[in-house]
Amino acid sequence: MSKILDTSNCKHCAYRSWAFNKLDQQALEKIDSHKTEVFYEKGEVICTEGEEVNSFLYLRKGLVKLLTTEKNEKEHIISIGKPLDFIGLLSIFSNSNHIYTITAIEDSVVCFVDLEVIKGLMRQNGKFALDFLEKSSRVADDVINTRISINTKQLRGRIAYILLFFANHIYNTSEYELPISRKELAQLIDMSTENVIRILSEFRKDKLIEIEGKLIRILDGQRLQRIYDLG
Amino acid sequence: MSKILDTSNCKHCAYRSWAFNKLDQQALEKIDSHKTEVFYEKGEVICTEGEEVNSFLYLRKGLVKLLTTEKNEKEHIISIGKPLDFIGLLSIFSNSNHIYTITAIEDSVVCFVDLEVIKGLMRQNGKFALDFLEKSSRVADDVINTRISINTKQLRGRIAYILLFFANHIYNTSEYELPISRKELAQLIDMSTENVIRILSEFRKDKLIEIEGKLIRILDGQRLQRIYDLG
DNA sequence: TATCATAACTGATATATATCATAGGGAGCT
DNA sequence: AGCTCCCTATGATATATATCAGTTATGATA
Repeated sequence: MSKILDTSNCKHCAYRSWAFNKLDQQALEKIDSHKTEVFYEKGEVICTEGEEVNSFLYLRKGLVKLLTTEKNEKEHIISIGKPLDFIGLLSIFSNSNHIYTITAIEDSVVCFVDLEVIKGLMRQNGKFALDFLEKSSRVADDVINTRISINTKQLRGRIAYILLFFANHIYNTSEYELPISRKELAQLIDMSTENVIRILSEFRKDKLIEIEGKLIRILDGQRLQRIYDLG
Repeated sequence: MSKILDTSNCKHCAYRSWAFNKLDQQALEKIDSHKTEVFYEKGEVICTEGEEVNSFLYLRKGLVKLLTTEKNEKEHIISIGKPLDFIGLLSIFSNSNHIYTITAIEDSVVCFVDLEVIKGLMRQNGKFALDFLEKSSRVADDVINTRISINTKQLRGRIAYILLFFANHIYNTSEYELPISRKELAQLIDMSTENVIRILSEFRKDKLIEIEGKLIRILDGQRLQRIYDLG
């Protein structure tokens, strides 16, 4: 079950020195007094598509997925959020309701800061606002570029991409526990579950990776990269 | 050929009252004195992938395409920019070099404002910065959502989407001149040129549209919408 | 006007990918 | 223990889409 955490340790939060480095002591204290830190177990929903947005939220620990449900009922995973990511993406500034559902795919800690407080600080402090704009732009660009490069590649290239993504951007190691099922992988890189499984098996037979359930061990990252590059 | 225009008519620019409505007279004059307005003929390149970013740019008249060239040499169109769009997208804030090439697909007028001037105004004026963040967030969201919904649909749905896109979002009429070739349509909605042509022909045979070269006349928008919705 | 290049188009075929069918394995539940 | 559900897995088949080949328009240029 999710539970609200004691927030007395905010002063040493890495996020603070990253995203809030343009704020003075007084502003930081204001944020501290308008925030809540919540622990979520793997699988729990953090916020739901359609819900009113009233917090700015960032991930302190764990891993989350952003997903959307199209009219045709199929779930699509937009992106994976990692610690220090501003997981609501930009939509919380343009939209009064969440356009994505966010779910913990590992035990996670999320900070909720009152959105009006953040906006108020931005209005007062243009440097903070600009700094935030620059940082969040990078996130938005990443999502766009990732979508394009996934969709212009065929299945082997997509699987190569996602394996390297977890190795290089999430876990920083060539051996890791996949945080999501094969079905979710499929939703993330736009392919059928069966083909995700099939191509993982091919890669195993080709000695590119080893698989033990959710455990992935990358044996030949360079060749994987080449498969991705070639499409 | 492109040519620099006289900019004496800035005071009545629609963009100004849209994007710059949080700025005072002095700030507006500063922008005026650091901007250049340039006319581009259809087909001319406005900025190139890799080039250094030193301007904030918005479209006053015409229509442009944003494209990127993947490693595999294929061009992909990211989005179509229309008047009042902030055509550099967010990347100009996160990246010191352009990540897209922008080309006029109709005779166009583009305003270049010194980016440092804009950033300076944002630092001074948090309300302006936040307002801009909210507006540009919407653009980024649109691009992301469009990419996802295109890629989760099959060919007929994609063609239906793009036909309705030009009708509803660009020209606001059910009869219009397509500003791009079939090949460019294909690059925009991720399919082969032949299939773009084929499905346009199917739609013509099905009495959904009429086609005369680049002229499109939508006969049954509701049915097109249904084709899009169903995928 | 003739010529060339490129775009639009169509049919036939190959390929990529999804879907269907089936089965074993593991987790949670009674 | 047995049951049920979902995940993983694999093969066979159907379908969607791209590619290849060839034809007809269209527009630019000399």
